[in-house]
Amino acid sequence: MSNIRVTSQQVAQKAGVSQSAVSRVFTPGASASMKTIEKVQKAAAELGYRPNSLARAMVSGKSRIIGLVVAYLNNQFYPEALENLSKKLQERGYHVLVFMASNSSENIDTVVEEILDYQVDGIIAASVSLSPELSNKCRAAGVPLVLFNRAHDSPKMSAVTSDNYAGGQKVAKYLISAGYERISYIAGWEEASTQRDREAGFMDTLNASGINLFSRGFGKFEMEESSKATLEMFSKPKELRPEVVFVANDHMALAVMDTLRYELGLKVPEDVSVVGYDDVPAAAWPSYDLTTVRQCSGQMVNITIDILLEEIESDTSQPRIVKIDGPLIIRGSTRKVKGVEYERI
Amino acid sequence: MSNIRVTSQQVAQKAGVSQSAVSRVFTPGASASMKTIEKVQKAAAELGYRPNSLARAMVSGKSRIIGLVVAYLNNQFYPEALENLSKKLQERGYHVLVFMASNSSENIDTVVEEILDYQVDGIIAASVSLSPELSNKCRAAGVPLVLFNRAHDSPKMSAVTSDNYAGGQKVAKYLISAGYERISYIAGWEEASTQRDREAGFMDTLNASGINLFSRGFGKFEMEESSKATLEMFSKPKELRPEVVFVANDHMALAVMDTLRYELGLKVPEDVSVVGYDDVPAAAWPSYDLTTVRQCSGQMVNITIDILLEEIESDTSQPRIVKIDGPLIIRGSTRKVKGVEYERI
DNA sequence: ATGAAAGCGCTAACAA
DNA sequence: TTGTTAGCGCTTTCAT
Repeated sequence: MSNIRVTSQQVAQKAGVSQSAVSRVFTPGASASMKTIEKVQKAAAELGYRPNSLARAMVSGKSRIIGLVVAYLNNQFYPEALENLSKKLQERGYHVLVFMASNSSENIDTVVEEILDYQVDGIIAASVSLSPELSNKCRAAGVPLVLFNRAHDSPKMSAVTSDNYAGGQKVAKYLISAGYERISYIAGWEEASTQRDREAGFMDTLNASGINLFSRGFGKFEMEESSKATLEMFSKPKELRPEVVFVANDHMALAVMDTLRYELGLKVPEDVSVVGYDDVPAAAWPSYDLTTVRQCSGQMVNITIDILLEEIESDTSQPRIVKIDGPLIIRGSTRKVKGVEYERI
Repeated sequence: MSNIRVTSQQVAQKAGVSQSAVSRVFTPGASASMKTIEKVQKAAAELGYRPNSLARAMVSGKSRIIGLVVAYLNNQFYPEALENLSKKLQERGYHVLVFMASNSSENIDTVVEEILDYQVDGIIAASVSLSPELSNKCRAAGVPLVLFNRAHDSPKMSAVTSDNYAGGQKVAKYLISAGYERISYIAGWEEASTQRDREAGFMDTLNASGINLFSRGFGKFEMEESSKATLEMFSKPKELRPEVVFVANDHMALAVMDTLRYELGLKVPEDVSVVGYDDVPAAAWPSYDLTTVRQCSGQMVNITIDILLEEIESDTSQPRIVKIDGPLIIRGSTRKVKGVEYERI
């Protein structure tokens, strides 16, 4: 029966071969005769031997561990991405070491240092912004880094996002063509590139049509804050309230809808319309039926992994900035428009 | 400036001390003179040195990595737990290596083997059942294992759950005292201990009061399935429909409510009441306002970590089975009952 | 308190 | 194809 921590040495002894022969049998791409392979596999099976990943990592310099930094797991977008990320990396022989980070920069600093200590082969930073120094540190350590769902200025670092600017534009165009007039916006955390880009696309398109934003609230990507922002935005006579609110992400938009309906007694979309961003699972739940811009999470994850593994496995690859287009999903939280055709799914 | 992968050797050289001196400075509980400490720290800072966790793990036999096996990240209960687990382990100097598992046993087998390969110090299995052989394997490897949110028969393995049986009882008592008569149940995945225990507590209490279950549906812990089960359960004349449905977890209960309201046009709680289990964040959202039994996620996580780290750090600790009591949270998805006092929060 | 030396379990270069 | 050997970067005796 298997004992605690069987080593290749013990297998070698039992199989009557050298320790390196055992190593070869378990190393993909190494060569050994059929006879050796059989002997070793038999001995290994009897002993319950499996190679020690850490020892392998030490000598090969490849840990097959990917460090994942993530901040908000309460926003449904992230668990879904994490699940996907982890599954797909597993399929490719990697595993995910998770690091929860707040968005305070000192915290992130610590966290990235810790990640590096584990000799990870690569890092995925989801929904957190890294300072240039930090990303330099990763590069200095030879550890590729991909930003997931956050863009940045430097072209030295790979990043995968949805096309947030275009997404914001789509929402604006739709609202304009649907004939909305009093159009408001509830912002996410102001430092986030997603927040900025969505708003920029939205505003630019609005302004190009000569429309001014009716009002703007601060949601900070949190439900509580968005709820407050909503109350404030609607604590006015009817004609001073917006007809439609574009909310920087679905997570907040759900809270906005609940606040409108259950605290303000308004009907969506009859009294006021709501648009979100992300297309998280809950956006499709009948209670919300939220019009939103889809971030193709699966696709974003695939590309993130492709970029990261390419950077890990080849040394000549350049950083890539990828923006993935996502469709506007029109659902019941906004008015129907006749004669206008939008992307639908 | 920092270079790629600085070693203790290089620091030693720069500081003019031996490599072991450097090691001592970075090893908690080792001793060195003030002078050495200063020299080493200075050199280390200049070089940007940090100890290699993997090398440390190899020689010390402690990786400070905890393997986490998890299956359903779409059920809001788990992301919350994962976030907590990860944060708190980080605070105690551990990190989480994530393994996504389907509930197919072959998959779990593979996954646990892989975990063991990483020389993890301990394993937390969340929402997955491990075969006795598998848990034996972990014990043989000297790796402590704690089941999170799953119970089991063997007393050789630690497990932390809410008191699901008592929770089921609470729901039954409440429904009885509220005067409900046609009481139905929608089950989760039948193999899961949570499903079984909740139902057992519920049924035992119902039966003790001479009440028979009105009907039973199969939700498998999935929204889609629960929705189907609901349609089936209500595809009957009014008097053959239940007055209240107890659903084995909130995740399904949300889908049940949506189906009742938006596919069947029924009002909750006027036409039919719904009770869930877990108290996930969405249960408290005004759209659902779901009566449910709270699983104190934070507390469950704390205890899980305590048990696991104790088993890791002391060799004499015994497996512990902990059931944490959770209150019934009465919200708007069920009728109000006068004169009956329940735990509330 | 400190340095030298022995490994942790493995892969890879080198001989044979 | 195989065994021998030299490390990967570190902690931990063991002398001094």
